[in-house]
Amino acid sequence: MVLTQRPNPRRPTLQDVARRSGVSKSTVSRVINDEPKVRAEVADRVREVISELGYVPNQAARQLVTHRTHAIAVVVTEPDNRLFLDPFFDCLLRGIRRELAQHGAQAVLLFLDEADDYPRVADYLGGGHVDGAIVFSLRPGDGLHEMIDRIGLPAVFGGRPLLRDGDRAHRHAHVDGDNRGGARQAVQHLVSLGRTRIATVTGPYDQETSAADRLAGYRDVLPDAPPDLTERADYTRQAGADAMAALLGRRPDLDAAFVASDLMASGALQTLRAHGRRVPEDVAVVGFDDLTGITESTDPPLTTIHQDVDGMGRLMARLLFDAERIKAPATVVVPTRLVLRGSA
Amino acid sequence: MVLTQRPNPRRPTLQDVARRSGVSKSTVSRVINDEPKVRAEVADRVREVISELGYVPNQAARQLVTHRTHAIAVVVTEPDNRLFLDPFFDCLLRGIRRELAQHGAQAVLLFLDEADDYPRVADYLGGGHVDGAIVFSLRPGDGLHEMIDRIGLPAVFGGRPLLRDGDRAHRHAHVDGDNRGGARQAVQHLVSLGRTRIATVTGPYDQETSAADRLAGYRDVLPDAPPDLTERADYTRQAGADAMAALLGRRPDLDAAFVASDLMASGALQTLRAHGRRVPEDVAVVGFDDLTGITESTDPPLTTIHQDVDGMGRLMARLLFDAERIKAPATVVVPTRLVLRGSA
DNA sequence: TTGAAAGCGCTAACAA
DNA sequence: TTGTTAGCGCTTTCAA
Repeated sequence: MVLTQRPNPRRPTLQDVARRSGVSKSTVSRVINDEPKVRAEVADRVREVISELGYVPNQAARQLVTHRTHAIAVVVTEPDNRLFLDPFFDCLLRGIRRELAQHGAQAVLLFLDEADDYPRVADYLGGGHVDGAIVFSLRPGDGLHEMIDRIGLPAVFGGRPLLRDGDRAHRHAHVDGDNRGGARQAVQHLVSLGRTRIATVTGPYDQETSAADRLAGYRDVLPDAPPDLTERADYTRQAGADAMAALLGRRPDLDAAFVASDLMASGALQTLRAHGRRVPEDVAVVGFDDLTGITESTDPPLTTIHQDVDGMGRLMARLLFDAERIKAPATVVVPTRLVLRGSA
Repeated sequence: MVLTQRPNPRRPTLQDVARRSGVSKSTVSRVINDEPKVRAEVADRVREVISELGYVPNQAARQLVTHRTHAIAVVVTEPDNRLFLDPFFDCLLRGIRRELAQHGAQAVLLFLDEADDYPRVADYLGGGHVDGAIVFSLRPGDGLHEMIDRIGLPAVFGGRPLLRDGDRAHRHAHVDGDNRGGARQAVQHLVSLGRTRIATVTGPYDQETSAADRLAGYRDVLPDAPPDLTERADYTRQAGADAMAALLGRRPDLDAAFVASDLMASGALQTLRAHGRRVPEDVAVVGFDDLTGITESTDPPLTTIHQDVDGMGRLMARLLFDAERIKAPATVVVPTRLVLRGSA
């Protein structure tokens, strides 16, 4: 790797600052690190020289002795180009960044998409570039858990760990929304409305724990629901519309639906309207996520399950720092609440 | 900054590997760096020990002597929570990441939003955490140009530099789409269709160079266009719809419009329809950006100006590496082309 | 309050 | 082909 533009070949060092201000390296170091025991005049003089010379401490040298970088990696995968278009993630990341900033740590985002990203990202994380990592969307068996274990990097994971035989994911802290509990709230609400033929449109429950958990919540409340009231989709709007069409085809008598994401719910509402069903009179609908920009603009506005996404982000960051926190790594489940709008 | 989870206190070092495999540190170093002059058996033995011990090289130590991190920062601002929802940026970033990966470099994304992010990001960039930077959305006078200059960090900037008095932005490499040329293509196409009352909906030309340049392109072709055929908007869909309504109010006779972004154009098309105008028969419309997902789904499909966004991303990354490249920093303008669909 | 000296873990001459 | 040695630029005892 040869850069076209050469970095500044000779940057001033601590030594340079020391010489120029007539003190020792130690004293300059103390000034830089705001240590108290330096005479004010000396400190001022040193600071003067620092800005004269445009001195910036070499972090590599510093790291070598302190073992601290003040940087935290946020590792994400961006399947199907979707991540960047996902307001959920946008909000989560914002929460993380703000919390990290409060701790004086720089968030650096790394992408883990293609197969050859793995070794590079692993090298990066293992190489001491960061003090810790917040990791999303691990694929089971991708070895990142193990790798992070081995190098002893402090880490917090997003989402319920999808365990496979032999995985030891539970050794790390995990943060997840209460998908199961939220789904229960949604379905219980529909039950309380007197609905008796409650369908569900699920996410890809064989791939994502959130989808599996939301389905589990539905089944918690309705253990005896007939299978033809369940239709699988993939969290997209179009799939939600199609799934609702399939349900209506099989069960024209359905009178409610728990649709496992707002995006799918907006598709489902459209299908219901196209089929002449009134919402909520004929069919009551509850979504999941409470995404601003979707829930208000559907017709009728979508009743849904709210998650404190920003709070989840902050929590993940805090778990990396907060010394009061869990001794043993644990899974933290962030509560949800039902938000009533027009659709149920 | 105190981490809850302590990093592994004692990680194996080069020395450990050397001792255990009965060779010197130099030999281990050579094996790690794939230098040729090591006997095969020795190298194998060393590699064995490395994986036994789970040794990972300490990058700080390495950096300290090589002055290389194999990481490149991508610095962005995310105004109004919008960036993550922008397919344009998504594509650009993907191009950058892929090109960097080919050079064995890790892309790390940094956010520069709130005021207190500046010093932290500056410290990060100046601290030698990265070998170079790709920087977007600088605010004029934010001092980042100067700072990057001072620390001598190789950098490539996105977008045409918005110069203020005393700025020396032109000392750095810039990459930008051909906004002005693309706008000319759009307007010339409308002229060639025989349209004579060609309006334009602009972006926020007082804030963004892309918007200013697209307006300039319109004026290049129509230097005598009356001012009431120009309406300013802010690149959002709603603003595009409103702007078109304003134009129709002032100039019900307009027979064409160059709308400076696809998103605004989709809003404008809606307004035109609401006002009973047929597109393209009554009013021909050309957009800008060629965003998949918008241009095909409008009614009619949108004729627009295409930019090779992925290519721009790759180019920016390449400029950081390619030794054949410009001696003097320069602004590179990436060409656009007209894509004919139904609206003009 | 300040300075001298050792050492963090690695690479890169230079010798062998 | 391998080992020895001298730093890279900083923090951190320990003495003064």
